[in-house]
Amino acid sequence: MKLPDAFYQRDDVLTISRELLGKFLFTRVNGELTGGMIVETEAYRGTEDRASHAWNGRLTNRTRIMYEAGGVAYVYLCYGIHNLFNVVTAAAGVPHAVLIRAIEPTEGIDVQLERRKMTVLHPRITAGPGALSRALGITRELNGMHLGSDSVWIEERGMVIENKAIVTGPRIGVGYAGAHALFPWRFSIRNNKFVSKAK
DNA sequence: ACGAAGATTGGCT
DNA sequence: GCCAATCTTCGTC
Repeated sequence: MKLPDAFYQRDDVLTISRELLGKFLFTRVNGELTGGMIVETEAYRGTEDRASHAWNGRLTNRTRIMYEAGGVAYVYLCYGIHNLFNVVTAAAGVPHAVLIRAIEPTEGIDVQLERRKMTVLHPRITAGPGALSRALGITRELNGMHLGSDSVWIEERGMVIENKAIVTGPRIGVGYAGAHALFPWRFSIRNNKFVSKAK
């Protein structure tokens, strides 16, 4: 079943980031159903986090969506090429968010292969935030969409991820954040082949 | 109005 | 391992 808004609207984005592991992300784009199990996430803790787009209370046209009540999508363009998908969390006015960095495909794998221009299934297909967005057809058109909508949603399917099966470590690609880059706010499922590799 | 930098990826050496 | 691709965003002039 789809996660209720109450799941997203809690204040502890680290807990939410951890609990999103083992949940299932789906999209229906152009009538094609695709999705998979979330295996890697990163928490971005609003105004107090130098790595966050909302650091120091930054409120711009792009980050506006982060200040909405939890349970909507924040999709933005990175490096002019990649659409990165985030889950907005916490109460309205608190711009916390979780970046979904990797999934293990389960639904519509043929469509995902086609979108990624691949012929055989390889972890590269959805290992990394830009890659998974491409596989699931996620673009900025989904920005602001409610996560219970018919276009994009997250489901609980009874998957249990033990604490000892979770790896934590520093977030990827946020060197500009100084000391905050070292916070262990990246979460992934131990030994899962679809977790992205840090460069 | 201008320009630097970016929550990345894939191809080439 | 290195580097180009590609274009929006945001700080500064």
